Amino acid sequence: MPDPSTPVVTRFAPSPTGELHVGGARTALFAWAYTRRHHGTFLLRFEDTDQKRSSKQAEQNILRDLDWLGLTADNGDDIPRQSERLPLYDEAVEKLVSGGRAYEDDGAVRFRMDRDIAFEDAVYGPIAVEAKDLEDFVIRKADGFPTFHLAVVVDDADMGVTHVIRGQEHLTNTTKHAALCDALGLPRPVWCHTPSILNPDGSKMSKRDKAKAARAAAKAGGWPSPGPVEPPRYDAFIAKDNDDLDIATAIAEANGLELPEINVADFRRSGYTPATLLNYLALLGWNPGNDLERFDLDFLTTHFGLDRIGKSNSKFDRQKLAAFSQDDIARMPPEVWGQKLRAHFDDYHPDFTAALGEHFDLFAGMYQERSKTLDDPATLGAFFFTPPTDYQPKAVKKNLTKNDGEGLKNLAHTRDALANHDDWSADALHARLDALWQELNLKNMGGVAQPLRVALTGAAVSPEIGPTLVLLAKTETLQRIDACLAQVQAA
RNA sequence: GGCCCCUUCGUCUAGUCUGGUCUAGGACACCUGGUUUUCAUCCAGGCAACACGGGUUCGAAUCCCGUAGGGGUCACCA
Repeated sequence: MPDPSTPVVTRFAPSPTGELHVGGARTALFAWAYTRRHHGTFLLRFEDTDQKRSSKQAEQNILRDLDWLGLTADNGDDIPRQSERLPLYDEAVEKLVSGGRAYEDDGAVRFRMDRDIAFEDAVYGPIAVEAKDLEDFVIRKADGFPTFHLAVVVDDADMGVTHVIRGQEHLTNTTKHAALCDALGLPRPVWCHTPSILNPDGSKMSKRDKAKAARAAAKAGGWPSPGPVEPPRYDAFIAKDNDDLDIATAIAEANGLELPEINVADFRRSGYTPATLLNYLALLGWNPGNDLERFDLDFLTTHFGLDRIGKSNSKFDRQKLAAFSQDDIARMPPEVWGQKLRAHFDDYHPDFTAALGEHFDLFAGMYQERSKTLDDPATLGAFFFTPPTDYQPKAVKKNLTKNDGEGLKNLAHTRDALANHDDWSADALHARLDALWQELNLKNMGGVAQPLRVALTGAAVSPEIGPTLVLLAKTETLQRIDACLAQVQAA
């Protein structure tokens, strides 16, 4: 155990074999928050001892996502890679071999697990395993690379890491690490294992889930082979012989399916802000000890502690995340919402931004209070650029054809009123329609607004009618009303 | 299967260490009602949990033992 007076040093040590997963993000968050709370140092390290699966691209992506989250490491550009530190591990291996604690085996080197091991975990408490339940394990592979177990122990000691905060899947491995520390004469760090994040069905949240969801969609859709994928690979995918992401994506597109968000980048694309994601993630397994749920990184910086991390796994609830997100969006000053929405649209919906042109702020304003994510306006507002081709039967009946076509008559009146109306501003349009329903002796504004919504959107839902008309512009508005009148009357 | 770990509303959880104030609190979801030109928002209310069985005790969600269920790990992956 490190001296309590020594400064805290933590690290986040992903293996660069893929995108940053939300589970990894939470681990990084916990380590980051703990470090900031104790004015320590938060380090990043790449565990690339698996030569085949590691890539520089993955490193870049992880860096990009950590940066987006705002979990910046203190070692900047000086990020250790295990592949570049081989002599350090060789030295440790030699020491263990010459001390009789490790031995050669088929070109690899194995460590002897011949004693009882006990350690204290900051979350799970005391853990003890007897020697008879332990097996010797490889510390250096035949390719000369250390295994993860040796590398972590050597690196953590070399980097002065005092607290190892990582996923619970390493809890059992920790007996190996403790034994290695002892045999090497290295100080044991404080180990802190965090519970896992699960899918709603209780399975572990993983990249595989995308392939699973795509397979289910393909099955439901009658297994149509999506165009861009060559049949042999597609068949292999369906047979679960591969989980290739590009196939999953192609299937999702062909079936209009959203693949489940798993990686930080997925949530970013879905339109969650880092603040919302981090808040939700922090609460998954940690809480401040009272009813407070909404907080930011500054709060964690002053309140986060290892002692309040729970022991049981938790299921990832997207609805609660969405609720947090909607709430965060609702509370943003309008100009902040506008900026964030624009940045998101620039990245993911550039055509939409271009089409909105000068009306972007108006558009942003009308969707702030009805969006759960930065991406919602793109789907909710899609009707602005694609006129309805058919009209929802229920909406038509309720708002147009019922009572002898009362709605259709009102829609025709509305068309005339708008055609003769020149001030195409939201306020003026609202005032005109407000006057119209009274002229027509209707019960309320719905009498004119609802038929109009059906004509403009194909369904009975839209934001406020004034701004909606402004965005659509006069010509398009009248065209859609005429098209609706013609199509519904003909039917 | 061996070993390790976990178990409070459907979900995330407070409460467990320091038994009584817990007829178990909050949040998301869900349901009902209200406001609203639709949707969303907002407001009011409601449903809903101590996995099970033994013990200890005047008293147990809280302590002990067992059972069941779940997760992890047993790779020259991390």
